[in-house]
Amino acid sequence: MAEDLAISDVARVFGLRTSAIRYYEQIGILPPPMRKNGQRRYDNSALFRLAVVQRARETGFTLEEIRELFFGFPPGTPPPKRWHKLSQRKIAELRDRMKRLKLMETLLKRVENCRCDALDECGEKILRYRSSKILLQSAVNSADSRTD
Amino acid sequence: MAEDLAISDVARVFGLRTSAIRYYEQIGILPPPMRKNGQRRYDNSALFRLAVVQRARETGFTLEEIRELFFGFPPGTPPPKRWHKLSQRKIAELRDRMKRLKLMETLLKRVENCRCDALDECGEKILRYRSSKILLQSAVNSADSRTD
DNA sequence: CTACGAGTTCAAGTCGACTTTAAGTCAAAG
DNA sequence: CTTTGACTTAAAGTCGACTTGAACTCGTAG
Repeated sequence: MAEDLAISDVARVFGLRTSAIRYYEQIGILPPPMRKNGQRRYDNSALFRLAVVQRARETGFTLEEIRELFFGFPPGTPPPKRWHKLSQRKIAELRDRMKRLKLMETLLKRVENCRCDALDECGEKILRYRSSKILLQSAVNSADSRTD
Repeated sequence: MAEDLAISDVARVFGLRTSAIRYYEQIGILPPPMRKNGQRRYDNSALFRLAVVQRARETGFTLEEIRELFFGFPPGTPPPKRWHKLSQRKIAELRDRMKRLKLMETLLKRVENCRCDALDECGEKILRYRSSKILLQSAVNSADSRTD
């Protein structure tokens, strides 16, 4: 059976640069592997851990959150509880981001059918900014009360 | 009517820091305003321009893209054409990002109902990584052909 | 006159996730 | 023995969008 992959093999297998793997070790989300002649050798457990890290990254967790997953709970906290807690937060976050993206898309679609002449006017008209009118008015008022 | 807002007024009105406004000027997306005693004074056209910049930011354009909008086309290119071109790209980008977010959400929802014991096993099981098995196997093979 | 607050400049710092660079080590191949 | 190629380290660089800091100038109030 397989043992002891070199860092370049691990990198190839996971589609990472070797520098990324060393970086993960450096920030503590990968345990320091054993060495042969001073070079890192990775066994299956390390690959397993790395697979989890990578999957978590793809799923939207930051490296900081991944570290939190591993070390941010009282020892003995069951894994599902850990994953659960972080997922809760992350799902809420994703919902927010999706809302924003949808709003952006709506605005962008308006841009597709415009006929304006001036660049700023075009942008203003298309992206129709109700509140900006209010703001501009407040700018105006604020300036009125200035004396120079 | 209103003229000549100081930079702090503009900042307040748009919810920006003064440093951000200077920065926009520095990178060329806001034209240098006139000065009074060496201090910037903004007229309505500047506010208008800033409103457009800010709205474009909210809509997902980067500052680089906003600059492209203003200066990246042959002079005389009609605004709708400019906005249109950038919007096309951006909409495609947004679609991609939404897809990714949806995938993340799906994966995260799986996490919510887990009962695993080991942290890595839990992650692996939940985030069920079909391809990682293939990859691990390839890792194994690659290691088998090593001799140390 | 002095202090104050708000403005000015330019350079450097921040954040996250890495990458790049420089300088050095090591084992196998020629 | 020398070269080659892959590894090692620590430190610095990258990207975008700003922010922060240090040092300076203004006009106004007391």
